[in-house]
Amino acid sequence: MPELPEVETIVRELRPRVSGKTILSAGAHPSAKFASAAAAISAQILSVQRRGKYILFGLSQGREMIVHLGMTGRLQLNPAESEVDQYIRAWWQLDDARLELHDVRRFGRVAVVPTGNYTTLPTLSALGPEPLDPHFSAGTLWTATRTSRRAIKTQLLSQRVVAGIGNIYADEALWRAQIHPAARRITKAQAEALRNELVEVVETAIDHGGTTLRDYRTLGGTIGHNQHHLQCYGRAGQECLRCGGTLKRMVLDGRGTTFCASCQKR
DNA sequence: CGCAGCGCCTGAAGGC
DNA sequence: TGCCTTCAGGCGCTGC
Repeated sequence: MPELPEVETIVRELRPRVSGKTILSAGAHPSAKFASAAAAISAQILSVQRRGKYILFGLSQGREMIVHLGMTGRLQLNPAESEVDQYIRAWWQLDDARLELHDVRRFGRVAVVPTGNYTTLPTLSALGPEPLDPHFSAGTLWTATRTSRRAIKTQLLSQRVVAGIGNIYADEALWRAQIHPAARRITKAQAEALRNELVEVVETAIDHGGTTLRDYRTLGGTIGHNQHHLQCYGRAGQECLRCGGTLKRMVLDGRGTTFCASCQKR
């Protein structure tokens, strides 16, 4: 599932390949989640940015195209004449290539909006700070979490406290910070540790080109390598690399969650 | 306004 | 072998 590091990896590859190109034609799956891809026809791509897990294409004519990859989405650039496979949910014809959104489970989404107008994308409009932004401090994290009584992991996944964190990196950061995923309040010291570990986990994953468990691929179709560096996610039943206990699995607010009951105390 | 609950999707994996 | 069930989960929407 593409989270911030995976989306960042894709955007870094995508930016030099499509910036300045004009969208000559486009098409999409009839679902409302993808149909607006065609609204980008005739626009020039001026910029490619990332916010959280959202890819933002700055377009000419005062428009902006937002692409979210959902669970199984991939962006790929193929030769203009190549065959379109059944899982391509949206495509944009550039002068020399075709940009495609491949998304088996259709959890992804495409929206074309007036630049900066995110009223139809509530999560994006309420998105928290980027973890790698200097403004994301222990203080802002503590302030953002202290008023809510939801589980800390649920708050991380909400995208409002910090942007771009999904199930993998939430489990990793909480394990590293030794905070129980179901904790309903954290101390200032824990907020400090959590901020530092979120930054560490995200930076490390970007360095490794993202985590490929099944679906994630870079723009060029290669896999990431961060799956070899995960210390908690997906390791339930195996030994805790810190205390030697056994990592446990629980379902927290509907999400599979791996943690160490011995060294992640509430 | 916050948030719990639900629906969206389909391939893979496990049970019988 | 093949059918059926369960599971994975980010986000938008609805309603309290």
